[in-house]
Amino acid sequence: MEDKDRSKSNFIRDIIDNDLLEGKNNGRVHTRFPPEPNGHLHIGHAKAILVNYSIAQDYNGKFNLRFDDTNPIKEDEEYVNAIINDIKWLGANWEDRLFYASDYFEEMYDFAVQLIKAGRAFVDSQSAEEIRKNRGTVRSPGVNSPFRERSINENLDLFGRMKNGEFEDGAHVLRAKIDMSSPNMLMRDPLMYRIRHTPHHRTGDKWCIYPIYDWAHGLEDSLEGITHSLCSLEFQAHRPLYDWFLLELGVHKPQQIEFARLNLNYTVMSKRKLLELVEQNLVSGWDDPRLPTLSGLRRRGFTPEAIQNFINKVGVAKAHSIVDYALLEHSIREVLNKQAPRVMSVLNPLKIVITNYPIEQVEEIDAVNNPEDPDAGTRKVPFSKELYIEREDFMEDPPKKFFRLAPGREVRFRYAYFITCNEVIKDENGEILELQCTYDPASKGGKSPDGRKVKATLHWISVEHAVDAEVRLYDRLITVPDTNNLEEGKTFMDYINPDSLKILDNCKLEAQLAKADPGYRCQFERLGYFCVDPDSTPQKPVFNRTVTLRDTWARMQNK
RNA sequence: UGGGCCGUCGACAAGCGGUAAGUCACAUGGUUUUGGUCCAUGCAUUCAGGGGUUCGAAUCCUCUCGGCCCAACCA
Repeated sequence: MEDKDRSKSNFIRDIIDNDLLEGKNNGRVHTRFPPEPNGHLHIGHAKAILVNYSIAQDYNGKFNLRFDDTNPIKEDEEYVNAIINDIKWLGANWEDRLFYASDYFEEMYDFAVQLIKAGRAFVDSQSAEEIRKNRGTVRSPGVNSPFRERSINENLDLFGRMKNGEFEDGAHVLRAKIDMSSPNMLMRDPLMYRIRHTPHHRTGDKWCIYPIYDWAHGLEDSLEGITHSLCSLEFQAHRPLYDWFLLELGVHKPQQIEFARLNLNYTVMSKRKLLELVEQNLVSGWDDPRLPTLSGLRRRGFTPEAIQNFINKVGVAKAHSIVDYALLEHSIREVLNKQAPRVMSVLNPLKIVITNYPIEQVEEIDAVNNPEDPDAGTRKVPFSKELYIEREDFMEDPPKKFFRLAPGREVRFRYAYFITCNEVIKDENGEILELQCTYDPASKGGKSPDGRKVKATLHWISVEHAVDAEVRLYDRLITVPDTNNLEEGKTFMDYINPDSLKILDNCKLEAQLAKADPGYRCQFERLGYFCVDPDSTPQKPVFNRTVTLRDTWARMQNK
C-alpha cells in the first residue's frame, strides 16, 4: 500500500487518496459507467469503463453499470443488450448492480415537486425558440421567462398535468430557477423536464414527461451512493449545476471529476461518423473488424486483456490527446506473442517442386507450437515433394539485402531441410508458375551437419495436405491521422482508405485449422496474428488478420 | 471577446519547490531455425513564451501566445 504503483498514478487517484485520508464517504469508493443505450460501444468507451472499474477495484470499492435512458426517442433495447455484452467481454464486473435511470423516474418526479415547493423550479410555457432566444449568448445575459414568477401552486398544478398527459409535446417544460445572467450558460434556468409522448423501451407509455440529463444524472449518481462520478471533459461546465441540484435537494452529493476522452489516430470515434460508415455500407456493420467498436475489435481478434493493457498505457489526464494507433497494435502483439500458437500458413502461394525428393513420400516433421511457451508442445507437420511458399519469399533478381529464396540460393525451410532453387518455370507471359528445387537430405530438421549457414528461414506447407481458406487483411480505415483537423471543405469521408480491406481467397493453411472455432487466435509464422471469423465454416475457413508482426524488412523497403 | 479547462520528447504520460520516470515510435548493436520475440544502448541541459519570487522553479506569482468546451425541449 505504501509502495504505490507509479504507473497508475493519475490526478483522479490523487483526489481519491486525499478523500480517503480525510475520511470522506466513510472510506467508500463507488464508481459507475452510465451509457445511453443509443449506440454501440467503442474503444473510447472502454477507457471510461476501465477507468471507473479499475479505480473501484483498486480501492476495494464498487462499480455500477447504469443505462442513462432518459430520452426514449433515441434509445432502444437492442443497444442495451449489445452494451451489456461488450462490457462483459471487456471484463468489467458490475456484479448485481445493473441499473436504469428509468428505474428512478418516480423518485425524480417527487424530487422535482420538492424543488417546485421550495420555489426553485417553475413551469415555463415559452416555445423552444423563445427559450433559446431568451437564454442570451455567451457574452450577453439572458432574460427571465415571463412565466418565471408563477405561483408555487400553479407550478404544481401545471407540472402534475404535464405528467398526466394533458399537454402536447413542447407545450411546457419544467425549469430550475437559478440565474438568467450567469456567465455559465448551463445555469440560466436549465430545463429539467420536457413533454414527450413517446413510448419508452422500459416504461412503455407510463410516462410522457422525461427528465433531462442535468437533472437526471446527478440524482442517479446520488441515489446509487456513487462517491466519484468520473466523466469526460465536456461535462466540466455542467459540474456547478450537478452540484446545485443535489445541494438544493439536500441529498448525497457525489464528486464529479472529468478526464480527457480517448482519441486514436487514423480512425474515427464519434457516434455520428461511425453511424455514417455503417449506414453507407462502407463497412459491413458495427462489428466490422476495421472499426474501433468493441465488437469490431473483438471480431478483429483483440483480447480484453490487450485492451485493458492499452488503456493502462494510455493513462488518465485532462489534456486533449490523440493516441498513436501503434500503441494499440503493440498491446495486442504483446498478449498474442505469449499466448498464440504458431502455425505455418501461406497467404499468397508459389508452388515448389523438390526434384530429388521421392514421389509420394510424406514425412511428419516436428514443429514447435509456441517458442514463448514450452508447455505448448510440438505438432507434426507433413512435408512432401510439392510445397507452397510465400510468393514474396522468392525473387528472381534479388536486391542487396534480400535474404530469401532466389535462383541458385539455399535457404532453410523451417523445421525441415535446406532447399536450393535451381530453376524457375514460367508461363508464356513470363509469370512464375513454379520453382524447381533440390533438398539436402543431410539437413533434416533444418541443421546442416557441415555447419553451412543460410540467411533465411521460410515457412512452407505441403500442397497435398494444405486446406484452402479465405484470409481478410485489414489496414487503417482513414488515411489521415486526425479527422477533426482537416483541410477546408473536406470531411472524413474524403479520406476513407480504399484499401482498408483486402480479401485473399487462395490461402493455404495447416489442415487442423479448418476445424478451429470462430474466435480462435494463432500466429501465422512470419506473417502476423490471425483469428477465425464468425463467417468461417469447416468447408470454407475464414481468417482475419488481427495485426502483422513487426516487420523490419518491410520498413527497410519503404525507405 | 463572458465563463470553464488545458499546453512536459514524434505520440501518450509521471512529476505536486531540491535539480526531467515510464511506455509506444524511432535508431544502432547482440542473440535467434519467425527479418518475430528477447537483450543492450541511444533518443527533452529542458517543461508553449516572457517577466518575477526563491539559495534553488516544469512545479509558486504574473503577463503573453496557442488549443478545447459551453448559447439541444441530446447525453
